[in-house]
Amino acid sequence: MGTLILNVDLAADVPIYQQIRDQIVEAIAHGALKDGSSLPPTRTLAADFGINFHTANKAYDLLRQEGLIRLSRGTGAVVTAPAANPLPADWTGRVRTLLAEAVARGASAPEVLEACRTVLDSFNPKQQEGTP
Amino acid sequence: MGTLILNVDLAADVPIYQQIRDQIVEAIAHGALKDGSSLPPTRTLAADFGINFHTANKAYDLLRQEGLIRLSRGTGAVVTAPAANPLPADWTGRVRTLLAEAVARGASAPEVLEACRTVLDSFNPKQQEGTP
Amino acid sequence: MGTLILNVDLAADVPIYQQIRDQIVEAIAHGALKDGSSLPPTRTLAADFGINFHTANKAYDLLRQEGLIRLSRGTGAVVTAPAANPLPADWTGRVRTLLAEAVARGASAPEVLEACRTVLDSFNPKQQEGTP
Amino acid sequence: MGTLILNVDLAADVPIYQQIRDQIVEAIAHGALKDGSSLPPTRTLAADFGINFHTANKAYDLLRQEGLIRLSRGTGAVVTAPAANPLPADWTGRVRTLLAEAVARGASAPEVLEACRTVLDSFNPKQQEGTP
DNA sequence: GTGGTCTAGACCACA
DNA sequence: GTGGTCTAGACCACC
Repeated sequence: MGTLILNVDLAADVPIYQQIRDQIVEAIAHGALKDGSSLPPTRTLAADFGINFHTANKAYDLLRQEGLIRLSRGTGAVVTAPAANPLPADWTGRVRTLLAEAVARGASAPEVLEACRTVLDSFNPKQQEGTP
Repeated sequence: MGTLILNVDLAADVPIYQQIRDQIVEAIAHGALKDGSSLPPTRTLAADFGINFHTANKAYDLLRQEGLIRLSRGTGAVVTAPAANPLPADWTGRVRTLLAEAVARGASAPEVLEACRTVLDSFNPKQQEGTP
Repeated sequence: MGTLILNVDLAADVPIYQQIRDQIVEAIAHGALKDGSSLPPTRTLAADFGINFHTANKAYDLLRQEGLIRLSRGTGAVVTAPAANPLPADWTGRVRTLLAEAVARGASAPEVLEACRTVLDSFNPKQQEGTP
Repeated sequence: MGTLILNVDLAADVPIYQQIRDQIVEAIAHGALKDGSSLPPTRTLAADFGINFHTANKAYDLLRQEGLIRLSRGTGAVVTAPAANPLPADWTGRVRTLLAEAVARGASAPEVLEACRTVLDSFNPKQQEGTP
């Protein structure tokens, strides 16, 4: 528990560094990675997945550019507080494109909204507080 | 009314063929393009935007692969019924990644959900304020 | 005239990609590179200076992140309009550190200011308009 | 009054030893540290900020190489006279790069010069409004 | 033909 | 021991 679980698919059409970036973002959203959490060293991560360390490096650099992690030579990669970061300008546009795809295929608005709600709920770190 | 308005930004970092595909998808979701609507010939479209014919072609081919349009030599590109197309397998995953990005940056779940709702509402073609 | 002149020192302690970035920034400030100007292809530039194309690539990527150039796969690197880009937040801090170094070494404030003025004048693209 | 105030940000992307060096340089420019002023022992400084002793050491060594302080075993680190130090050869070049960055982003020359003037004024320790 | 991605391995800077 | 830089060469995506 608390260990970072990544799943890299080398055959996928989405770049490996993007997959790593995406999953770390999800881990932060999920609460599995909190402010101050350390990420595995790039070379360790690369070795674990049988990829080149430059690829892992690029994923970390992307996250650094987005302000989600902080990189220092001696201390490694550390998650930074998720609070002060505003949404990027094109975020709504990307959401629009993605949701349009569902609607264009015949999904109803409530249906799509429900899917979004389910995804968001899955990020909620509070696991059923009412189970006595 | 009903004319397709595309807006291609050659300076954007998203590929041109993707921009065309995205906007056609949004037009379908919006109702501006309905089942049976004709799309402009690729050569016309390419000429209009000063882009390569192959680029326009690629956008249409993408849409054909997604099952959203039908291409035939004589009749050109025609939008197909949106009801028959199931969501692609990775759609939820892409939504998950996109919403995670917002949450990781500190947005609250209701806030994100509201953004989705606004986007979905903007697709609704029926502004049926007076249908009792 | 109008050709981009770069000067790369492989023995310097400042990274090569930074040298390239700096000189392109100066060329833009100078007016030698204007909005819409094309930059040499990364591989060509790399070959010209006997460096690896990845190093040239990194310089271009830096400039892209700063919003000073635009990269597209087919069309190469193009300078973007210098107008809408706000100064980065830490710019004043960097100026402060640099000017403090001069003052700490005994330079007077007017002396330092004059040096700045000289540098800024050298960027001025208007070359002595009074030579008939 | 006269006590040296340092502000080390371990999260910043600029190296810690550089931050220390920069702030001491600014303190000298400011007049907070004068010729003959003693600097805190590196071990004290390291302990105060919870940083490695070698890191503090490196900052002092940098300043010694620049001729701004003098190190001796018994007396510790002492600021040396600011009048005797010429500007380093690359100083103008660094100013040029930094000011070019502002101009390339659309700032006007007077605007940039004014920023420099403001910074230089902030170094002026004599607010001698009443010395006739 | 352009930039982008990935791999492989060396050496350096920082803590 | 961490991340950063540079090199070298392969293959892919876009126009």
